[in-house]
Amino acid sequence: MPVWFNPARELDALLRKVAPQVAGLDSHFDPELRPSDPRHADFQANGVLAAAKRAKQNPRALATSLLEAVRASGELDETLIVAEVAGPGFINFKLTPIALGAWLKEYRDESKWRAGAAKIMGGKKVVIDYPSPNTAKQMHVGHLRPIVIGEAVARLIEFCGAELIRDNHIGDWGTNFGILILAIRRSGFKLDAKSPTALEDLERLYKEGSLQTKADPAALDAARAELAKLQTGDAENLKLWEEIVQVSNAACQRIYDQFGLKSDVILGESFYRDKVNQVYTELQKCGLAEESEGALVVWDDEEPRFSRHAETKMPFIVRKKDGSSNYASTDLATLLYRAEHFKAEEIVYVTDGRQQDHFHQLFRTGTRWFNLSQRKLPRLRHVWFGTILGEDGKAIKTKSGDPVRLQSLIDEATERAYAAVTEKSPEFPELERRMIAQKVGVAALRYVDLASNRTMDYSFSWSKLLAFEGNTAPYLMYAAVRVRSIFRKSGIALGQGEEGASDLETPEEISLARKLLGFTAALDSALEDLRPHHLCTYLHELAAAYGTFYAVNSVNDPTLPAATKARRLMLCARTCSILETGLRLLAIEPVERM
RNA sequence: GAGGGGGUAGCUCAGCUGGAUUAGAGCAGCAGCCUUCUAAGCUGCGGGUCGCGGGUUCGAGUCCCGCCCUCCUCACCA
Repeated sequence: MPVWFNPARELDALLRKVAPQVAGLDSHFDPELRPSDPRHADFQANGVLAAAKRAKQNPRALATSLLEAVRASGELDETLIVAEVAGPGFINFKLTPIALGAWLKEYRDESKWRAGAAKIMGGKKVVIDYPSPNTAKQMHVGHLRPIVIGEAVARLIEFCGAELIRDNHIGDWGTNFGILILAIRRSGFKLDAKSPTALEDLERLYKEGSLQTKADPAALDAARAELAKLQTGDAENLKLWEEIVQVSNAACQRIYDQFGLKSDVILGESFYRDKVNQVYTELQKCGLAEESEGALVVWDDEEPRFSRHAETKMPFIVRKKDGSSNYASTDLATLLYRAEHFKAEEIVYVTDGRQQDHFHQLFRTGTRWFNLSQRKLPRLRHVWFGTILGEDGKAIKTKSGDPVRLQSLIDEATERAYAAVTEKSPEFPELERRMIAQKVGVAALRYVDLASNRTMDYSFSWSKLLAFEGNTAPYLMYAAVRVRSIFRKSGIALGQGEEGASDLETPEEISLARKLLGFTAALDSALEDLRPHHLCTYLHELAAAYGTFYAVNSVNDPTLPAATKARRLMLCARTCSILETGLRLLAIEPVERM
């Protein structure tokens, strides 16, 4: 019997296969196979309870018959998987230590897991849109989430075998630029892209301009007019715009470098400036778009909220009344470009949750447009995330005063990590301590953001983002480092020394092995809704199981029988590989020692 | 008003398509554990009427209905 990569899937198939042979069950029987509380079993089938009710049979008796049919099929090797009827009518399946050991021997490295996961996306062409910042000012904590979540989601998709294009769709063609240009005009400021303070200058000017437009509707109109001029090709505004974009992009790039973020293409809104006209004409030709109060809008009468009859009108405005484009225009043009130029079969947008209405409208309009023009629509997914709140419970960007800059956050994290590594390992060379600190610091920030469900809001807090203990990135990295240390001490390479490993014995060995087998399930759930926190939860549990094992089961004890040492080395090697693979999927770079 | 988040331990959060007489982590608190593989760690203790009220059924934090609280969005910002 081959070693099942995914025992739950195989058991599910087996139960479905034999079900028709049992009186009261048929080919539609769903075993409802679930992972179990480890105190009971590894997996359990709950489906008999529902089936027994439908067939008006005693659930325990039915479960017993089903189990007998499974045994009669001869396809369940009970030296590997022990099955029994339990409770009101569950069927429990427990992997024996022999089975756990066999799995660990068979599925030993990343290439095996990757091969298994690759079937999920199977070479599908996917475009992912992140982090797509839209302001010409310094990045602050509010910019953390699209970077961190976007990168993790991208890596998960890639791991599953997609052909992925990372597109940084920067917001460089909107009213924020009108505001900036106006502010620069009014202040008479001479922008110099090469000046070291260029970014700070822009930031200050934007803030001034923004205050003005909020206080004075006329100023907002003036800003819009500057944008309209820019969009119609005004040479002066275009020159100014180029300089602003240059300064802004350079600043963003410095942050991206520290987060290890690389885009395949950077096609911002401005890239589509000559592609929006096609959107206007096509939408009108299809009869989707019409004039309303001077703007070009799309009504969606199928959806009450976006219907022309809605109480609160919420049309999808694709062209403003002054003729300028907005994000609806450029997003539609972008959708078309990604479908035609990149042949995208799926597009993933990673943005703030406050844009959900926009994406609903975009997706619905896009669907109608593509249908009417006989185009094939890619699968569209909006991976949205909650807001980082300030201490006042309000979104960080609306907070009065300056939000914490992303760079100061990185610096502080790195500094604290440096202090920690210097305290714990003063013997490491200075340079190495600096490198470790950089990795650990950024990892800690990332992990906090990834560890909770992305749809949740959370409040900014230095102590939370810079924690190095408990369920944090340093804890996971530390677990991997302790494994590596064992191999270093015993002078063998990771993955070596496993020959002649005996069957798992101690409770700590067994529960660690069970956790290791849970990796694929964790990947599945993280991928399903593109929620990286499932992977974080799993990695933390794995590291904790290793911690328990590590404290009680020594590996390099010279009195240990060779076969025992071999099996423990195997557990260590698998733990290290899965931890490091998992961390890399979160874009956290593991270290050798810390 | 419409749509969408959220309400689970003092705090921050898990809890996947309902499942097993004790609802889980981490932090904070208390008590232990380093002459032996990195103590950024391990072990133990205390701590919860899962917002409220009904309902569905063998079984509900999870599903349905009603209500309360809170955050976000709602015509030319992105």
